[in-house]
Amino acid sequence: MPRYNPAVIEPKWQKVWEESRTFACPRLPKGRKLYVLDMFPYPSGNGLHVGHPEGYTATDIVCRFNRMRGVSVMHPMGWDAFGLPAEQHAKKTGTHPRATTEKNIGNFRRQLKMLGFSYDWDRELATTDVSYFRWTQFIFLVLFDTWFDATQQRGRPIAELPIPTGVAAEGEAAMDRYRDEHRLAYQLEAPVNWCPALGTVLANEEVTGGVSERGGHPVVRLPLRQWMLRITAYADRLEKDLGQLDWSEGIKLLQRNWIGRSTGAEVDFFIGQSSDASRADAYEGWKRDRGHTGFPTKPGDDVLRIYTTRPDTLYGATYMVIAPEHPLVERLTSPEQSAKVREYCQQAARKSDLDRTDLAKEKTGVFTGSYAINPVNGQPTPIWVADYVLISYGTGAIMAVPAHDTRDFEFAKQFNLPIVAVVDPGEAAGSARDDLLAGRVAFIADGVAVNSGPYTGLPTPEFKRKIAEDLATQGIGRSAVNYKLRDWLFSRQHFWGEPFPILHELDAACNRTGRMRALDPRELPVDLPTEMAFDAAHDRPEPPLDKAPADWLYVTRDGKRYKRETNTMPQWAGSCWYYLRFLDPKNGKGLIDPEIEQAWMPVDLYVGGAEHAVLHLLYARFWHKVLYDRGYVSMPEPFQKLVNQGMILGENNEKMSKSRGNVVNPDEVVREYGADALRLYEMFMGPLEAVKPWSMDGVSGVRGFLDRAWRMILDDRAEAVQLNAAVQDVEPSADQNRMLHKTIKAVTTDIEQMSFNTAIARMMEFANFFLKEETRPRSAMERFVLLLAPFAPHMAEELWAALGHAKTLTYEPWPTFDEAAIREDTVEIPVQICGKLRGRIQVPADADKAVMEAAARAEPKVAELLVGRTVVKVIVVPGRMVNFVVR
RNA sequence: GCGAGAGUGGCGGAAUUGGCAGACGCGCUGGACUUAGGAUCCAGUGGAGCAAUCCAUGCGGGUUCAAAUCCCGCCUCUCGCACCA
Repeated sequence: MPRYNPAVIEPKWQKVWEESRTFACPRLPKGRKLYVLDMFPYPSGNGLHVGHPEGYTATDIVCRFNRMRGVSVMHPMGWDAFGLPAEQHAKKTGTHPRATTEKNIGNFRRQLKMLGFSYDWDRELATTDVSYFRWTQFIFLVLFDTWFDATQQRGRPIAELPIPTGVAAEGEAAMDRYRDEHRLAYQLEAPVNWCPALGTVLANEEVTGGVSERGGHPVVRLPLRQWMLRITAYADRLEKDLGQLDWSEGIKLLQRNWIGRSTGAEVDFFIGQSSDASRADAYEGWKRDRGHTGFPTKPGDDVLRIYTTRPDTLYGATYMVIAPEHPLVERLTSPEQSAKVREYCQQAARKSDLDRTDLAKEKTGVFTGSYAINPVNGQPTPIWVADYVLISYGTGAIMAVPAHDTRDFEFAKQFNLPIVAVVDPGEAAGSARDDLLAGRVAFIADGVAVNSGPYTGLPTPEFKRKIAEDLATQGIGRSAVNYKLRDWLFSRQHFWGEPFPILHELDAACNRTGRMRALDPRELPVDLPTEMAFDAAHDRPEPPLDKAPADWLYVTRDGKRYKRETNTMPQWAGSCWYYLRFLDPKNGKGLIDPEIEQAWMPVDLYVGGAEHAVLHLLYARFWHKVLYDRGYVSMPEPFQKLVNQGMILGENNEKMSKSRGNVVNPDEVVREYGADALRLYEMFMGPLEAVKPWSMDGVSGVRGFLDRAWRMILDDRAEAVQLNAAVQDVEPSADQNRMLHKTIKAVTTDIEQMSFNTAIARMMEFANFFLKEETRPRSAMERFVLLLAPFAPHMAEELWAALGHAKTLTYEPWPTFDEAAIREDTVEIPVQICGKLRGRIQVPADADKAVMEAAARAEPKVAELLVGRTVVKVIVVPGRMVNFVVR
C-alpha cells in the first residue's frame, strides 16, 4: 500500500459514511442513550475558524467512543443563521439575506463534512428555515400566553390569571390591559440607540462615547416600543436549579453573579405633602397609621421607598439619593434648586448606560432642596439626585450610608456630607477602625452596631434580622429580594430575524388602537416578505419591515384591519430551543413529540465557547422552564453537563484576527496535513478547557505520529494494500500485552474524563513501542486501530479495512483491558535517605514492607550511606518507595 | 475595585491527587542513509559541575519522613463583572 495519503482516504470514507448513513440516529434510543450537543455555529462568510473544530472534535470523540460501547448516540448539527451581516450585505448589494445565508451554510457544511464529524446530517436545521422558526414563533405565543404565578413560582396560562374586581369592573379593555401587563412577553417603551447616519438601531456595545463604533456617527437615545420577556420572574429558579447541574463552578458562579440575587429590605422614608409647618405632626400621624395599615405593596406619594441590603445601617443614613429618572424628582425639587436639578437630569438622560458607569470618574449629583424623614430616628435627611443610583434597580432610590458603603463614601467626600459610623469593626481591625471613626474610610463588612438606638451592641447579622421584623411590625419596611438580572429586551429593528406572530389593530384612519391580537398557532408560520427593497434609507428608528409590501403588512381578521408587528426577534431566539428540535426536526404537528422528548432529553453533554456562558445559556434555560411549566417538555433543565472549550490563540499568542494576520484556515491545514491530523492536533494541544496557542509545528508533529502508526501496520513501500511484514498472527508477548492493556486502560479512562491530550500521548507511546518490535501481533494492532478510531476516524477505517474487515468499525465493540495483564512482575522502587533519592531497587511487585526494606538496605549505594548512621525511622510504601530517616 | 482561574524546561504540556518532577509532542544537538533534506531512522536533551554531587515547579514562610500538590503571606498573568445600594 502506498504512503499515508489523507487527501485520498478522507473523502473516500466520508462518502462511505454518508452513503450508508452510518451515523443516522434512531427516533428513540435503543438501550442507554447519550445526547451530545455542540453549540451550533453562526455560518459567517469567513468560513470555519480553527476554534470550531476544537469543541466539535471533542464531542465527536465522545460520540464515536460511546457508539463503540453500544450507547445510542444523538449527535446533530445545524446553523444559527439569522444575523446582521447578511442584512448589511443585502443593503450593499441587494442580495436577499436568505441567499447569502444559504451560500454561507453551504460552505460551513462542506468544511464540517471535510473534518469527518459523525453527525446525523438528516437532522440538520437552520434557525432561518421557515419550518423551524414556525415553532420559534409558536414558543413566542406560549410566552405571550403565560403569566408568572409568584406564589406557585411557575408560569400559567393567561386565562388563569386572577383579575382583581376593581379591574374587572372597568370593563373588557381594562381586563385586556391587565392581562397584557402580566404576560411573560410584554411591550415597553425603552430607549434605543438610534444612529441616523447609519439608519439603524445599535446595540449598547456598538456605541462608545455617544458615537457609533462603525463610522463614528452621532447616536441618540430614543424611546421606542419594544418587546420584553419577563425572565426576571424566573430569576429565583434559574439560580436555584444551577445546583443540580454538572457544570463547572466557574460558569455557575458567572450565572449567579449575572442573576445577582441580593436580600435586604425596602424601607419607606416619609416625605409628606410639602407644607413644612405641619411636617413633624404629619410624620407622627403617618407612622401611627402605618402601624395599623401595615406596609403597602405600592408606595404612596407621601413616601420615598428605598431598597437596602444593610437595614442595620439605617442610623448611619446621612442623605438619600434618587436616580435622575425617578418619578418623584420633580415633586421633591424645591423652587431654588429647580434649574440645577432640571439641567442635571437632562444631562444624565443624554448619557448612555456605558457613559454613566464609566469607572474612575468622579461622582456627580445635585441637592433637590427637600428632606425625607428617617423612620427609625425621625431625622430629616437631605435628598439628592445622582446618576450613581440606577432607576432600573431596586426602587431607584437609596439611603446613603457613607460610613459603610464605598460609593456613598465617595459621594459624601465629594459634596462634604456628614459621615456617621454605626458599625464597629472591633478591636482587631486596628488602624482601620480608627480610620473609620475618623471618617477616612468606609467599612463595609459586618461588625457590631454603635450609635444605633436600641439596637446598639447587636452584631450585624442579628441586627438585620431584628430590624426587618421591627420594620414590618411598624409597617414601614419589609424584607425584599432584588436581582441584577433585567427583563430581556426581545425585539430588534432588523429585517433578518423571526417575525413576531402578533397583529396590531388599526382604526379607520389606519392608526394603531393599542389593542393587539396574537395569531392562532394554526396561522403560523409568518414568513418574511420575499419582495423587499433593502436599500431604503431610514429616517426614523422604525424596523425595516415597516417598508414591507402592503399585502404582507396589512391583514384582516374578523372584519378588523390589522398591521403586523414589524420588529423581529433577536438572534438569541433561534438558539433557545434548537436542541429540542434536533430530536424531532421534521415534526409538522408540534415543536417536538413528547415521547421523543422524554426519551432523549436532557442534553447529556453540551460543549461550546465560554462567550455563551451567560446569555445564551440563561435564555435557553429560561425558555425551557417556561416550556416545562406549560407542559411541552418533561424536565426543568435542558443541559445536564456543560464544558467550555478554551480559545485557540494565534502562533504569536494573540487572539486570532484578520487584522493581526494570525488566522489559521482549517481548509489549508486539511490540505497540507489532513483532517485526522487537524483533529488530533487540536486535541493534543492541551486540556480542552485551556486557552492555548496554535503551532503548525505541532500539527506536523501529530501528522508524524499518524505516519508512524500507518507504517506500524502497513507496508508503505508496497504497491497494493499489504500489511507490514511485522504484523503477524501470533500471540503477544507479556511485554507487548502489558503495553496493549495499559494503553487500552489509559485511553479509555482519559476519554471518559475528556482528557484527550493524554489519551493521544498514550497512543503515541504504544506506537513508539511497537515500531521497535520485530513482530507485531495482529490482534494488538487491531485493538490499537479501534482506540485510534474516535480521534482519527478516517485512518482508522482505512487500517481496519486493510486488516481484513469489510464493515465500518463505527459499531465495533470498544476494546477491554485486563488488569492482570498490566501488572508487572518486578517493579523499580526509589530508595530515599531523608527524602533524597539515593538509589533504586528491583523488587517483586507484591513485595511486603520487610522485603522492600531489606532490599533497600542491601542496595550498595544506600548501604554505604547508612554506615555509621542511626536509622530513626523507615517509611515503606509498598509498590512505591522506601525512605530512611537517619540521624 | 470585586469575582474566578492560572503560574512547571527554549515552547505546548504530563505527574496515579502528598511518594522517582518534566510523560507525550515541538524545538535543539550529534550521528546514519542520501546528489539533496523541511523525508526517514538512531542517540542525546531542565540548569551548574570533569565528577561525586548540588540546584530546580512565580516569590517568601510553614506542616510532613516526603510538597508542583496541603496551610499562611505576597507577586504576576488571563478571563468575567463593573456604581446593582
